[in-house]
Amino acid sequence: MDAFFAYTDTFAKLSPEAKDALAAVSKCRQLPKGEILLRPGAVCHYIYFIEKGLSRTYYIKDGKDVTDWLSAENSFAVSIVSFISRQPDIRGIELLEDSIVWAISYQDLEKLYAQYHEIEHLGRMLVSMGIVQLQHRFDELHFATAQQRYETLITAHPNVVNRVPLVLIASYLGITQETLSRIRSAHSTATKRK
Amino acid sequence: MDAFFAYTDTFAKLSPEAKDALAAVSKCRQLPKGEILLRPGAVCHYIYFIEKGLSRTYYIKDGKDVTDWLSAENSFAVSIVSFISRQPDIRGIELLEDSIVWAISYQDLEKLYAQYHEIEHLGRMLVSMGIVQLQHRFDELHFATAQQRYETLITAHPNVVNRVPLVLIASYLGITQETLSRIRSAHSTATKRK
DNA sequence: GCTTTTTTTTGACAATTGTCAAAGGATTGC
DNA sequence: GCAATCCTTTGACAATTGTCAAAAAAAAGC
Repeated sequence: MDAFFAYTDTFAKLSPEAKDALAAVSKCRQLPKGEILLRPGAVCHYIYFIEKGLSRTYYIKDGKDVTDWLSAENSFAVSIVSFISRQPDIRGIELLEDSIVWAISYQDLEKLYAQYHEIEHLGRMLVSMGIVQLQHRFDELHFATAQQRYETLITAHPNVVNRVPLVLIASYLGITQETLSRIRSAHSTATKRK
Repeated sequence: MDAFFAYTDTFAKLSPEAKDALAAVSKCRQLPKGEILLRPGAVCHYIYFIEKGLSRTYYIKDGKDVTDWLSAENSFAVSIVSFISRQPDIRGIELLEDSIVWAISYQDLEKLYAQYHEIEHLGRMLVSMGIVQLQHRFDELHFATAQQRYETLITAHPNVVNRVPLVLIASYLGITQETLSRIRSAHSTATKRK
């Protein structure tokens, strides 16, 4: 759990007791690429902290695979709407690389929230970080061209882009793989020219 | 504060003491249409609960006015990224109707969060609701056509659509007012035909 | 190393949406 | 009631992005 607490310490430090309580309900799992963390259509009962590796949250819309979110090291993978609302959701989660993840169940987390004010505080901070991230992602989609979105992404997360097939990046950006391919070729000639 | 607590009670009931503490830091303001609740470029120090009326959160992107969010009765108006991160943001908030709002400052809220576990719980629930709403809005933008987005909106919030100039609805949906106008005329002939 | 599969690129064309300009309508303020 | 302002619609055309089909390139499996 070192990586987990190193991360959470940056915005909410916990007492040793609270850390112990959290550690006690966290299960570490080492899983291969391709593993399904959440089946599409199911209720999301776990939140996963990615210590090593990479996952994607996705869903099928009109027969097409849409990548909704990518989670690399030191971030969380969860179907957030399902996890919060306790309702099934079309979103699924799968691993794109061999990974080491920490899983915490909704029920265990709720118990800890009720029991430890400081863990509830951590939870509030985590959701708050989440909403800030989602808002940034939303803003990009709202009124930026496909090219602007791609450039923002490679600037902000170059490592993730290079670890993931472009088809997934395309749907993450809300465009087709063909359009992304064209943006990239235009972009690379523009870069070379300099 | 009756409307406020009637709303929050639906997902987090507070003790009388906690309600009193919250009420003590909440300021009620009756303000006219056009009033600026938050200046663009400033840090958002207040979260507003709309008891009556309507507000919009907006920003200027490439010289164009973009409506980011609409808040009607029994919902919150806030520049969420700025409020959480304590950084200035391009977003501003203005009233679209004469309104009655309750304002709570960030500092007061933080104090109450630290003081009352149950208010921190309420805060976590509020952000959680917020992230669910934002995710739904995001999903629509991600892979739906302009027409699908418009139809979802009039189905989900017909009252808001009718109270707001279409220019604002258009940018809320991520399209131009001309496109929205065309969608509407196509839509109304389609509806009449039935 | 070679085959198979997956991923990425390219081409031709279609659909959607945006841009610019102008004209109607509706509302507001006096 | 009328002028001024704001809001909405319409038209012509351009730009962006999507769709379908196929080829090229890269990666994976044996």
